[in-house]
Amino acid sequence: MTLRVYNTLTKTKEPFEPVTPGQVGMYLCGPTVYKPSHIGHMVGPVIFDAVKRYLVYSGFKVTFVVNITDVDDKLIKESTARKMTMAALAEEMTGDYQRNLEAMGIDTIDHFPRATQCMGDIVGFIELLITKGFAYASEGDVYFDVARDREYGKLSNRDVASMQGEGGDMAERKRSPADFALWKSAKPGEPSWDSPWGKGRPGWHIECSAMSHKILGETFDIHGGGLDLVFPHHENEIAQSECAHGKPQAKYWMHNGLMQASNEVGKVGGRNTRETEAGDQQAQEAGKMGKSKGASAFSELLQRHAPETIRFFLLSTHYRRPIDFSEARIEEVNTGLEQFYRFFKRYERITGESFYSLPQISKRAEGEFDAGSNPTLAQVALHRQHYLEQMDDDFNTGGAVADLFELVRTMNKFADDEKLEANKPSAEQLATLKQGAKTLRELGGTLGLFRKPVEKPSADGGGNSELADKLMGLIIELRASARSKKDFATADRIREVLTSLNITLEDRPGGTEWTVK
RNA sequence: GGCGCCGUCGCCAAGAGGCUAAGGCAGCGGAUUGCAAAUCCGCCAUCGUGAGUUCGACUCUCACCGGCGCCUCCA
Repeated sequence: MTLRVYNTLTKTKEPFEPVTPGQVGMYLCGPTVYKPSHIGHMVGPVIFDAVKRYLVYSGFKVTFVVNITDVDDKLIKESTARKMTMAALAEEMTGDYQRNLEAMGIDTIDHFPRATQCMGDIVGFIELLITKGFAYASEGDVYFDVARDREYGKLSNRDVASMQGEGGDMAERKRSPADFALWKSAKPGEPSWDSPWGKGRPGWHIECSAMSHKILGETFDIHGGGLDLVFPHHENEIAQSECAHGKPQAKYWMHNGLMQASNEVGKVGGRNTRETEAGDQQAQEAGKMGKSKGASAFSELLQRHAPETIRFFLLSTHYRRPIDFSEARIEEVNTGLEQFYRFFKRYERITGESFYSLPQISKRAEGEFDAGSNPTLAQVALHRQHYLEQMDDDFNTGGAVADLFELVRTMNKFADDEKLEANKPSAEQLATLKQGAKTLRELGGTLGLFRKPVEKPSADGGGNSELADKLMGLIIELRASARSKKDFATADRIREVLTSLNITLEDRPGGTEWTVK
């Protein structure tokens, strides 16, 4: 089995072979930190977090870089509007972004370079491009000379001649409308850095070329980002980096699909429409998600849904597909997820040990096991193998998740058939159950799932849980005594009232369990 | 106008030139249960439309219809 990856550059799936055997350098375009993150900002990090986990699991040593773009026209505009410095705004929003990543359990990122902390590298990079004749200074600005790059357009399959380019007030300083800014001269009052061309700031794309080069070198393995970045951002990055170094910037370009508002056009957090006919402009806008509504802060979303649910939601479809965002969908996915949690509890009831105390297998080879003539384990092995095949095929997380469900079903059936909850399980039965659970933990781990118990985001949780435990213990005791006297009217009355309070009772061989919905 | 993506069960969503077209949610029937809940078993699609290529297509080609993205610093 070999890992295959879809490469936007070649538009095909290719066998994955890193530049340096065994080592992988991976760069993901991070956010421009001018507003709080919304769900769309988490798509890439969650996906590439899973990609890294799977690569590590497959035996690679991975360096994962996510940049922070903390200097940009949008930052200037927003900080001016909020009457604060650009640096303070960037600091605030970077904090928000990183808190969200942390909440989502994304702890695989090794470097978070910030554009403002790499100014020397950026300026040096631009100088190199000028020296090599690929860029020119013009009235304090510096532009990339697109005409000099014969390969320009290869990623997005574009023809330079037909390019419209940026218009606006920079037009007359450029040789060609398709040229893009590497350095922008500062207007009075704007934040700026010194450079050979005067005070100014970097253009949009150069920081990624400079920072990826600084940390990962001239040619690294995976460059990721949202599909919307293919043009112009990644096209321009390729132009800058490859003209500067004379070699490929990245071997594989991976692009994830964008989050879209369900039922509506437009994507979360995106700008509104391009110009359309005046006539249907109205209609179009009406169908679009209100920017504010759909793109609500991610931190708010976290108050309604567990991070693992959001992760599962994002990974339950193939990464290159667009995802329709809707909270109803997230809820639906959560219903499916709960099947796993119920199994974890069941596992604990039977073995007396937490599912989460099982060893977390982090290498593929270590997860292999001999099923012998055990039919349940044979099933487990089969699903494990199928899961890995799915993941090997361009990280098909959507297809892989199906095997996770199959795994749970297999183990539930085993527990049912062998009546593990009613009788004392034998050592052999326990071993089988553990192997199944271990495999589930192993495979889920490659997606960053099932790593630790979920904490429910419910508003009323936490606080008086000790009191609740004691009260429920008493109630369940009273109901049990009623049941033992065949007083089902009382027993059912208790359960009905609890149900109306969103508390579910489950009578099991070992006693009654309660859960809050 | 240019470049590209998508249209699979009620909803979401894998997939693939011939093998039973995964899985989740919802629904129906059954086992289990004092009754439930949970779990298990079973049922539930011929793949937007039309034409072509082929021994054979849902999977390839073309056209059409429908939805979407980028071409203006949005992950």
